Amino acid sequence: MKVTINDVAKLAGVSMKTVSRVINKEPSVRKKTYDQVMQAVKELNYQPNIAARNLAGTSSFAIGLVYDNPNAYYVIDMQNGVLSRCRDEGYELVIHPCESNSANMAEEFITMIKRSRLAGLVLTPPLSEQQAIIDMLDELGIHYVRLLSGRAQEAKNSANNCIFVDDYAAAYEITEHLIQLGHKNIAFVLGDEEHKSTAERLAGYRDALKAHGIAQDDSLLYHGTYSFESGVKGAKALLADGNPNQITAILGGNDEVAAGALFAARLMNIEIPGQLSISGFEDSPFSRQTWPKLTTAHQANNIISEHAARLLFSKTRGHRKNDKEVSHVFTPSMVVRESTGRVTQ
Amino acid sequence: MKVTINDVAKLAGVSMKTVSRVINKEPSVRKKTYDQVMQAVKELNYQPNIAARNLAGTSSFAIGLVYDNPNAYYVIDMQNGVLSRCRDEGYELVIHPCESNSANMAEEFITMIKRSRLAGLVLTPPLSEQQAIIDMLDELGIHYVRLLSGRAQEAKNSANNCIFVDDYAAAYEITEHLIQLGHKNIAFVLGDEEHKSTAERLAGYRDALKAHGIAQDDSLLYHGTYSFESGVKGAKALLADGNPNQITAILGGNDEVAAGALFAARLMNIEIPGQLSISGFEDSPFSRQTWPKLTTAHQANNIISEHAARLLFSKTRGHRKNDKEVSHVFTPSMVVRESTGRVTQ
DNA sequence: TGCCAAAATGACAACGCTGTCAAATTGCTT
DNA sequence: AAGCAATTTGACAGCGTTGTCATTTTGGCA
Repeated sequence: MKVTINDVAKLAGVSMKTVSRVINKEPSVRKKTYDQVMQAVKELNYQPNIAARNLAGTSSFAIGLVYDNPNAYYVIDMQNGVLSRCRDEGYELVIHPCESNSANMAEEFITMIKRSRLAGLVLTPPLSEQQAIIDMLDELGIHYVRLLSGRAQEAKNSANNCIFVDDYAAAYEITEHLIQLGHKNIAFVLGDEEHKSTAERLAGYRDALKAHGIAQDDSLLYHGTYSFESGVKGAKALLADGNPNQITAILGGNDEVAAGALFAARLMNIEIPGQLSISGFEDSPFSRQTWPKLTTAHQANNIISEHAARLLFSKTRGHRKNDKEVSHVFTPSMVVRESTGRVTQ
Repeated sequence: MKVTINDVAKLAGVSMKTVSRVINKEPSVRKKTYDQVMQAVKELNYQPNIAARNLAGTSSFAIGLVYDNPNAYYVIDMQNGVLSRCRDEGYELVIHPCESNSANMAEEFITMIKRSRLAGLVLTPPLSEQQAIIDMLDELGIHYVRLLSGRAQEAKNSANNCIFVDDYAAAYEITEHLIQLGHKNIAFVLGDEEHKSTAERLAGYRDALKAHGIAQDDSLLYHGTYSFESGVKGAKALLADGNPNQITAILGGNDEVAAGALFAARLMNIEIPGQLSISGFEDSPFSRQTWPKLTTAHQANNIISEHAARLLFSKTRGHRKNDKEVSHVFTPSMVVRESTGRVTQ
């Protein structure tokens, strides 16, 4: 019933250890031997026992995905991306949702890592951006890959364990798009302050305005969070009657925020995009489930997370050095839909 | 650095095996001994090595969560519920998204189970409803708990490994709510045919109509899927000019569908709830992010899934029989929001 | 052909825990 | 106080793999 490494060894006419070498892709196995073993593996449909590998080896065959994010779409994409690589590599995925500001977070975190003796961690924002966590992991000597908001330049200088999403470029592009549609009073409902993406998107927005000679006005900024509700609140505040600016466009911190802003605009009987253009970020399903559909910046989270997992695995044993996986920058690309239009005077 | 069961044993002045008994809550340990051991465990902050336990024991310390569901909110809730129990029990959670109709699904499925030697499985719809899968698991002697759409009566007759959600009752209640608001031509955009929830919700709807002496009309049914897009399509079809019925209310198969229907109504310049009432199911965040917010039936998926995990663990070793966990029926409760209103003639 | 370093393979002891079964201890009962 | 069953504890052998180190085989070169 249960096929062990010994059965394979016997059938292939080699020692247990040689089979181990083959399945772990270690060097120093003759081609002929390799084939024999693989043949036997297939014949017996051998599945290495994860528990035994974990116990005997120096690190386990599992990685962790750590997140503190209320956005279900985001989390699922992350999971699926990482999971697909895990399957290919024969690793397990341990998901670890947590609350980054809870008192015993660090403690739970460590417990989890130690218990599972994880081979590595994929960290998503905002945890990937907390220096305390990074320091802790470094100290413990734990492999990890960070998903971060950042630009190409940063990537070059960074340690080789980061995956960047260039939110700056995305914001720049979207802002420019709005400017080219004739918008001048472009408001921005920002996401959580502690997310680096918020600062990056704001910077992109500002630089685009500057590049086109449009003066900045901080009263056009609303400091909120990455939530639908915040989008509603932000838009209401910005569009309130008393506001002296003639806002003709709103950037939402992400699609949820943008959807919220759109919602608020509708409550105020404002036509989209006739009277007001709205744009989001991320191209989550949200952006396709509003009416009109949102202009946004496409960000393939499943691919990004898969890449992160790939990078993490490249730091693990059993991987040739010629798999030269390095830090990488993903740049979201703008998707123009129906929520943005030419400004009408 | 690494604390093993031997360290604890030494400190507590007992044998390794006794420590094992304590941490596994096995009977036959004197109170005094138990306390000594627990004291040592705390003192050393001992974390049992999962891999070793898995290897030595008869089953592993991990359970699987199997799903084939595009609804991110649903999946996340399920995960979190199961995960919270896993943490309490010291188990790991292996998530297993899959495509129920893919050719090699069963194969992958088995591979996963065997590799991880899972202690059990939590199955969500629609997989939990596929007899072929149930048979396979029974044959392999694998523990599992099913999440199903069903009613109290069914629960009594069922094997003791099912958690039911009474979609029938929910649909009945919502339909009655609409009837009481004066609606007579109530349309229904149904979800995927292969989901039992679809049949259950339809039955509840039908029985409510019957109970109130309202004739049924199959032209008021739209057979779709559990997606936003389907809701859009369905509502468009139902509300098309050519339709002779004066539909005043639409039931969405779930909140996504309802949101889609709402979207479609908006495109057709139909006022909600003035001209048309719309209701969903599940009370997902969706239902709070439309305008107006959706009337729906609250279904606490995280609690439901936690209960499922609890039931599964009760079938696992190390659990007293007096933890009398049995099949359970959850009945969603209606949440009236702004998308349903009195019919205006 | 013979020699030697390099490459390939194997023997065997961990890894940290649980299951089995035997031994020691307890607490009744007489 | 002795005897006995029930309870509690412990010794020890795996579980299926990998890491270490010893051994064998290979292939190149004199």
